[in-house]
Amino acid sequence: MVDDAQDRAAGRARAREEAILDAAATVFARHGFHRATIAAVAREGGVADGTIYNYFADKRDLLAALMARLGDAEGAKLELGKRADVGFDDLVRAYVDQRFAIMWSERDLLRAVLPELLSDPSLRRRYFADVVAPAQARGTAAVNAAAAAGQLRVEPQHMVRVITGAALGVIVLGLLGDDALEEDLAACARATTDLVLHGVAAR
Amino acid sequence: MVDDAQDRAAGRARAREEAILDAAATVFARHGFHRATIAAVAREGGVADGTIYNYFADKRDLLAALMARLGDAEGAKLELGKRADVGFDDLVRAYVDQRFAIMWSERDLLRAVLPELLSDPSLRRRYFADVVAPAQARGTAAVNAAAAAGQLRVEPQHMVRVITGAALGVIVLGLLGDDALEEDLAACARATTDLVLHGVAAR
Amino acid sequence: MVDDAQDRAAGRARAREEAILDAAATVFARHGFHRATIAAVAREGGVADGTIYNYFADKRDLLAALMARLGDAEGAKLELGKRADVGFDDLVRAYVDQRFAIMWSERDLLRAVLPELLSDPSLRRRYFADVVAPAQARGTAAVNAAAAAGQLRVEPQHMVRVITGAALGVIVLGLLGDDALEEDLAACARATTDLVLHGVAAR
Amino acid sequence: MVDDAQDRAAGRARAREEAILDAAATVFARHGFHRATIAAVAREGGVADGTIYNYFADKRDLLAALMARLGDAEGAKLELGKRADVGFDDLVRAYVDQRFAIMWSERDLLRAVLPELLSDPSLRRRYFADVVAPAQARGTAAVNAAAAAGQLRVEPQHMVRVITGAALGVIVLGLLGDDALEEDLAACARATTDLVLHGVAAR
DNA sequence: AATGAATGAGAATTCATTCAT
DNA sequence: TATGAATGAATTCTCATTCAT
Repeated sequence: MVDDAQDRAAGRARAREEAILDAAATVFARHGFHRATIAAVAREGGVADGTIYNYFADKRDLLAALMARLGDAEGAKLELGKRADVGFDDLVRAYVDQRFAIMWSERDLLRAVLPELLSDPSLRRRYFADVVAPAQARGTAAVNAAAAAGQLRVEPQHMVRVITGAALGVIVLGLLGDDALEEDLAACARATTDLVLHGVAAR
Repeated sequence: MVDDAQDRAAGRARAREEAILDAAATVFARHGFHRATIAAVAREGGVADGTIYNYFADKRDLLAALMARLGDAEGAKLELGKRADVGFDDLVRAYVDQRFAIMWSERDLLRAVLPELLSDPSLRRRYFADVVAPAQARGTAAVNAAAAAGQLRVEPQHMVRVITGAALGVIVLGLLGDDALEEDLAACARATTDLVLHGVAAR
Repeated sequence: MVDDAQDRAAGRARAREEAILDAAATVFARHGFHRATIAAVAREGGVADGTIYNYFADKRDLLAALMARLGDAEGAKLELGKRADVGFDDLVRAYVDQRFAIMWSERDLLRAVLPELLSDPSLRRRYFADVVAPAQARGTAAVNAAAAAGQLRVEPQHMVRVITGAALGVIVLGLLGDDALEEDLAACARATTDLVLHGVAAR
Repeated sequence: MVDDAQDRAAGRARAREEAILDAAATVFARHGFHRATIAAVAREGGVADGTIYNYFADKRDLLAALMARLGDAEGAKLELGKRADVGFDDLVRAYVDQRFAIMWSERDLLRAVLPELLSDPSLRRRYFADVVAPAQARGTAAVNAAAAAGQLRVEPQHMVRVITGAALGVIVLGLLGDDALEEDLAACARATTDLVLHGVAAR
């Protein structure tokens, strides 16, 4: 019974934490991290200003938690690497599609987090070490495994960098106002995959 | 004589404006736009706080001026479209190389400007309309012209988007902490060009 | 119990608002609105600078609140119009006495508010419409009622204007440094009433 | 010849000083002393900011000079006291008319100066000692002289205070937004004189 | 004597964070 | 634990004044 009560309390607490994070994502995305105020996050989340500090150390910690969320969301892409029976093309296609889907669905979060990642060195280092580097390592491994047979035109590391970069860059163009993403995300993803797989050269 | 004095004064003014902009680029890049203070820019630029307001309306105007600078710098890439004798491959190669060179050389500026571009809608619209859209239009025209003969796998617009995005994305990875850019920019550019031209498919 | 707590909180809030207003009246009167700083008001009121902004939108709002206070204080003069049995002389005498008493007791407030009223058009229009015009209208009505029988030398509107003006003007002389007001306010009021009632003509 | 040149230079200097003062009166009246900037005065007067400091010690000195101007303008009222053949009524009538005419014609100046007079103690003391007190003394003397024969209902000093105050007060009502002054100044002056001379009592 | 750019002290205002209830 | 008022450090921007030209 005591445990029950504790569980319920813990559950409520987790729900509240999520609510605050949702609110933070919304508000940060709306106005940018710095223009967003704790008061606005509190209002959006239906809690008092002070309550936020029961769950997060400070404003930056709120951002770090969002970053972690983004990292978790991206971690899902890993799945595909495990299936050994897919060809290289399928691998790339699946990877790019997933990147597009995830990043675009989380674009508000991305819009909130990316600017701080670019301008805060310590946050950047942490994010790169925790999220980007492992992802690239996994990608490199997958490329090595899948393409072991054939000969690659470029080093696996560069290849992963460019594929990742292409997806990221097209998404950033979307964040910058390129309406094509909004209008037909799938077409953009397909175009990216096509280029990545076969290049621009005329048929 | 009066003209002389005026010329000298105007020259001094222009030099000072440049000095302030340089300082702003440095300081904004170091700490991010919001964490950077006018006092820090003034110190860096060797002027008094108030002097900055003789040249720029407010802190945001300083950012807009930096944005314009970046736009001017990118305008230079246009050059290549004029030579009719180059093949499609050469065109792409030159374009990507230039993008890499320019964006990376201006990476401090980019690090200062991009975050605000992502989080300030009005700034974003202006930048997209003034810089990105025209560049993509020029790119599309160039692609159309150069590749009129052959058949393209993807629509020119998408092609330009992905090429532009790939370059931008790899640079952003660099801004996020990918040391490979720092270590060998040319190799990164070459890898990007290779992928863009021929795809990842094994030889 | 909850209500109790809320009541206490509301009471504390009202008390604090009053304290801030008192402090503002003191400080504004001492140095004038513009020379007065929010920091000085805060110090005088025993609160932090930021606290003032929990109660008032900005410095000007503080002034507007003082203006409203002054208007409320003056509203009290209305009392006399209600007694139908007083003669015209009694009415004027009571009116002038009240004006003197109120304005002089609130002279710090007046000294704080009047200058801004003179130099800020929007504040002026608001104050004239909210306080002065209604007061003059009530006065005109009272004059019309009380003096319906006899014939008036001057139009009621002008009469009210001059009576009001005379009281205001003598008070302003006091604000400008005329020590007579300080020394014997009642005598000044009496002299004003005498003149207003019977004129200067020798007996 | 040297003297000639010096004279011309001195004349030009005096003209410039006047131009600056005119500009200051205009600008101070428009926005109030504190909101007015030296830059605005300079622009209005067609001179450079720095030039103003060749003629006036600082911003406050500009105000003091305007105050002196106002004092000079009021000094003209003195004239009437010298004619021995006028009756008491004529004296009062002429005095009030002159006060009205002068103060209303200089109302912009008054609007600029009065607020500072009310809120700056040192300026206030100086103005009261230099302008108001002498004027009241002259008034008292004139009353004594003119009314020596008859018996006065009120002390001469109070009488002067109330007459002066009535004129000032009605003008201040005008500054506060009472349109009657704007519409028919003469009628307001007449009403004031009537009241001051004969009181409000019905005929 | 005139200019107007540079100066920097000063003030209003914001907002992350704390803490008494 | 939740609350939200109080806090005061930090920052932007203004503008009177100075001074080299």
